[in-house]
Amino acid sequence: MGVFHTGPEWNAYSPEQAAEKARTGPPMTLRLHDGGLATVVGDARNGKKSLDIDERQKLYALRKWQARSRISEPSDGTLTTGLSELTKMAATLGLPRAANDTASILYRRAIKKRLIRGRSVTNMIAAAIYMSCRQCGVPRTLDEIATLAMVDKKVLGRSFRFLFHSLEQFVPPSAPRTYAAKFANRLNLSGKAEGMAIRILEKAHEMRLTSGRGPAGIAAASTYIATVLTNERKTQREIAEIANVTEVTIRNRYKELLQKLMIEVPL
DNA sequence: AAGACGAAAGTGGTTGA
DNA sequence: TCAACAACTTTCGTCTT
Repeated sequence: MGVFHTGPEWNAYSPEQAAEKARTGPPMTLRLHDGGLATVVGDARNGKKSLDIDERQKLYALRKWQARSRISEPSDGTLTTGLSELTKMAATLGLPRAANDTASILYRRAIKKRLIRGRSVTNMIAAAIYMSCRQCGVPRTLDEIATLAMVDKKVLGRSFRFLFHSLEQFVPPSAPRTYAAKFANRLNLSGKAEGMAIRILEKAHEMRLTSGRGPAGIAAASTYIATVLTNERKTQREIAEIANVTEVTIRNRYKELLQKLMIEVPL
């Protein structure tokens, strides 16, 4: 089965990294509400030292007309403020460009379909961002986004599901391996340990051990196993903290994985 | 003393009659 | 609309290192 990798070729596991890795600068197309398509009419001095009054007035009128036309349709105002709020939110979440752009597209489509009527703009934006993260394989949980965007988790979940159903959009469930990579990074594990955690996850996936389980829990468990096997031991508590699951959950997944995958751990 | 283990009861969300 | 259900949490007592 082909899974499209629509995300960036790099991953950001923290806001700082995203800032480092993101290639910024023009063209900013999707983030400007008119896609940067509008021709900007310069001011009246434009090259020449002076223009006669007639030309000046023509240019002035043109500029005025154009300024108005850029924010013309009634829905366009919410689009503009929405997109700038979206970009702000994406920045505090440390999202890579691709995720930001994808979220913009989703938000635009939501507006076109009149889905934001009577709903909280902030919430719909957060939902679009969450959706885009899953689409781009960026490891951000619903909780993380809810916390950082300062919206209620329950409402965000509802908004997301609403978007998910309304825009008929293919959104893969978030893959545990992206979380494993994130955890390994935050725990300063070696590449060897990280690779091992990911291999464990792939094995687990083959054996259908992952469906129905929270991705973060499984990823945390395989990360824990990897630290034991490579002698880079971290406590369950440390990992639990980073993964935002409890030690008990790690233990439960860990027990299953050891048993089903027949991994031997040193005593 | 700190970490790992696991039983038992509780929480919030999904599902299906 | 409600009850059953699964995943996960909280709490806490007991082993292990």
